[in-house]
Amino acid sequence: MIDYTCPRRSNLDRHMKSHTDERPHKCHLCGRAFRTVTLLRNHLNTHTGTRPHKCPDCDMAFVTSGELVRHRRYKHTHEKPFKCSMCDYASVEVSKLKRHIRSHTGERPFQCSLCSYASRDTYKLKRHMRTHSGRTSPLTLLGRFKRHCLQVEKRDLLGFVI
DNA sequence: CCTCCGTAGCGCCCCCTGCTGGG
DNA sequence: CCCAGCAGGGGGCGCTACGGAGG
Repeated sequence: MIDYTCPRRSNLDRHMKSHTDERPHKCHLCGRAFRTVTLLRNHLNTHTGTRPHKCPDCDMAFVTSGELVRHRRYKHTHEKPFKCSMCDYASVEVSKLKRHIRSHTGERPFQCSLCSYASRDTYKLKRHMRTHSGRTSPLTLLGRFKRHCLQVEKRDLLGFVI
């Protein structure tokens, strides 16, 4: 149990609601319900495609201000606030740093239910599961084809030089 | 009280790369 | 030797949840 304190009664009232299942703000398009009108508005924007937060440096736009800040760090400011204490790696998002740290610790929290394989991140496990279903995704195949073309190109180029 | 903003967190997907085993 | 399959490391975005604080 984490103690929550705040300077305002109104914020405490709001916080107390987070302990209930109360979600009075319902989306009329999909039926999903939210605690606050702001969350509902953001959600509705994902239905309508409304993206109020425009990037000043490119054509991208986002539903929330936080997404815009993150985008600008990735693409424009290159600010990486989360530094690895064991190497020079730094990242825009703390979740990426956590994923990176697992490559130092060797931790593999995501266990395959069908074999002994365990992954350091959720998506790698999901990708691995395709090997059990016998399905290779079209995107993987596209990647293979691109690499194949590059290999052929490189080979032809070397052949030409030699 | 309403609302905006910043932050945290989980998820999804992609790219590039190295390794490996079979043809 | 070549190539396809697979896993590792990392970049980027989608979306929800929550708390601080200004109006």
